Amino acid sequence: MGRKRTKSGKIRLAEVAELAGVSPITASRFFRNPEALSVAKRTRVESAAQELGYVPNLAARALASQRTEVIGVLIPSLTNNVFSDVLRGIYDAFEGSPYSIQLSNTRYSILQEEKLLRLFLAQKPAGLIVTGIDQTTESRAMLEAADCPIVQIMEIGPNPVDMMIGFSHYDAARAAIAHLFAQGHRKVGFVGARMDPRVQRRLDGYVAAMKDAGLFDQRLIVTTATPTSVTLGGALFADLLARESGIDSVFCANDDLALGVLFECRRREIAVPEQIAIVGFNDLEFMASSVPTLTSVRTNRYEMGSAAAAMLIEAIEGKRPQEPVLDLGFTVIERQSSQTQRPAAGPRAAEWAPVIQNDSVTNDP
Amino acid sequence: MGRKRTKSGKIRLAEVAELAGVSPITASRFFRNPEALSVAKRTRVESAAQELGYVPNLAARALASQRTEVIGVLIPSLTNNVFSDVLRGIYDAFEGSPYSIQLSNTRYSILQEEKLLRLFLAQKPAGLIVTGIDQTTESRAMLEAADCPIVQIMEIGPNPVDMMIGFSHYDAARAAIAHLFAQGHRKVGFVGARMDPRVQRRLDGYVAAMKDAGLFDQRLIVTTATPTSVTLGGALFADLLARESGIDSVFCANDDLALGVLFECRRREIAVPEQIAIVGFNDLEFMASSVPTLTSVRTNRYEMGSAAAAMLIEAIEGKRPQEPVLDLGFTVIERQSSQTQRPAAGPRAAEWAPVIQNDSVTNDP
DNA sequence: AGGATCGTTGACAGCGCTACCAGCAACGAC
DNA sequence: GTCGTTGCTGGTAGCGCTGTCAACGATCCT
Repeated sequence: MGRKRTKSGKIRLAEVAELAGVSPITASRFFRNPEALSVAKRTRVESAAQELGYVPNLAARALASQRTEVIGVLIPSLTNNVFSDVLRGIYDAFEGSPYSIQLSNTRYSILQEEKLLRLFLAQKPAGLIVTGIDQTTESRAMLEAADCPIVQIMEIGPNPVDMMIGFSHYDAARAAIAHLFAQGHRKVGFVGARMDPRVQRRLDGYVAAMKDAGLFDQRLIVTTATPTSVTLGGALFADLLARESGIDSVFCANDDLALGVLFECRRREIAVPEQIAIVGFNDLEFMASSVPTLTSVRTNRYEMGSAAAAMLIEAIEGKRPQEPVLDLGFTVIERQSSQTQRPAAGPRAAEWAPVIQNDSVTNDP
Repeated sequence: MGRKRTKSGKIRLAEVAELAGVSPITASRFFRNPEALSVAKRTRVESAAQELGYVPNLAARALASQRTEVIGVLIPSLTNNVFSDVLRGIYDAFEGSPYSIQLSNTRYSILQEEKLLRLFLAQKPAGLIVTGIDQTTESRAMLEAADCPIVQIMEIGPNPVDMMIGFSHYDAARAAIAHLFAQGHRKVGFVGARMDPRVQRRLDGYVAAMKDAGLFDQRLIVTTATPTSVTLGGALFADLLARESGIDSVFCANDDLALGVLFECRRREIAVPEQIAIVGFNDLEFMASSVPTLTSVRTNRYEMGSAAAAMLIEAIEGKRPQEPVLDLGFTVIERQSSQTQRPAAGPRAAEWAPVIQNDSVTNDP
């Protein structure tokens, strides 16, 4: 009769064990904790598995062990460049690990997030990555009751559910405005779209900075719930100009908007930065190569994803980090669009030096 | 004793069945094929499940039924805007369905793709979406032996494994060049990065068009294996200018490169389109709002994803499409950057009309 | 020498669900 | 009246793997 096989002809653990001359449970251990086997059996099982081309049945494993190797990831948007960078960090960090990622899109809705969370938690994930700190109370309760590690990403705040990694959007916005003040600007406009919680906190930072300087004016703020785009940046800036005159600079809640503002300036023949200074947010790649180059607040998106994944893996394996909250910070990258004393050739050349960057395979842009 | 429960306190199907006063198997059927139950039992099971907050255990289901509701998706990059649009289409189309998406990144490596494919197929997915038509022979064999529907996306070609949805990159490039010819351009440069199979086919289309017109010159082509970026577009264009003079137009293999070329022109004070015409590829959002607006080849990326998902669902449910190959086509969107007779106010206004677009939630940008 | 400890191995009993087949009532065709 | 036929329901027997516990020889300690 030879080896029994399942209908589909699939190789089971039992076949591997038989070929290796060990019990199924020993073969099973080989895949979970090879060190527990004697070297002799280890090699026997290994070569048997190799020979038969054995691939474990994850469903059976999950059922028997009462846990999965699924990491749930909840993000609000698949389009936003910001999230694709974070995702890349997450996927890269999990590569080679046994964990598989289950990605879901909340579409910026905390109700949708709650629904997805319920779905995820029912499958007992090994870990969870959620975006932001603004969950519904119901979601919050579920997260706190969950018996798996959880990382909140994108921003930091009080009362982490478990672990948290991000930076202060409020402080980042304040730093951007401080830079504009340092360059002598006073009438700073704010252009924002989508207005999700993080953009809202950037706005809060802007408002606080302006109020502290005694320069706050509601009419300098233009926002919309519409999803962001370059085109929208131009349109919102046009609204701002129509409403208020004498603006000397604009802080944009993201880089797409900043690029749109730049184009709108060009269209109206407004000199940047001489007449209007522009500062964006996130420091996407194109900011360094536009004309003029655009100042932005650099955020560590890829690192946020990979660090979140790394923390999660550590925590799953029982090695919780000392410090559950990790602030990745930000950097104001000062470029031509906001520099009143426009630098000569030097800086321009420096900014142009790394023309061919991002060439690493692991970083996969 | 009341209802027995599993250690973790989870509600099992047996509990639901007990509360509903039916056998477990009847309760099971309710979730898979409600029509098979009498109306009375159906409502009883439904309210029992509701009351207990029952959520099925997917691992047990997969193990017992020997199939999963997992859709494997293999894409070469998480960063590229092109794929994020496709992914959005896929995720949106699967939303509300029982299927869950398992996404993996091949990093433009067909060997990596083969490895991932092996992994996926071992878990008997319900369906598979793979990128492109250039698989290893081993991958090809696995795909053909797979007993689930498969959709190849991003391009079309001969011999689909199963279903196929995309467009001809070769034809699209030829159309772009034809447009430049029609505008009176002759010395058309080509700028390409990453040079994956689809970019290669765009190059092939360019080469064929140039040869047909008797204008082909190897020195007009600049490519690199480096991943694409705006900065890189400028750098490659600079290379092209340094090597060859008299170029009157540039066809860029994607929009990022085109934007980089535009900035480089601005930096060098080259008038666009008067001195150099620019055509990009994909028609990303910013192409319509740059100054000047940039001509591009529009591709239906979101539709590609959603149509692939729709085809897959149909096929899984036994309704295979008549025509397994779907050509989504492309459109050359002519804008200022390639129009020799620059239009007056009219067209510009038209291009500016939909400043606030993409506002739908389902389209989630 | 006797007992304790360690490293290694195996038997058993499910995990929660569904495929398969059998059963049963109600109905109609012959 | 017998034989399907249809519609619905339930029993049995696993799916492939792992948690738990026990057993074993080898080594170590007192």
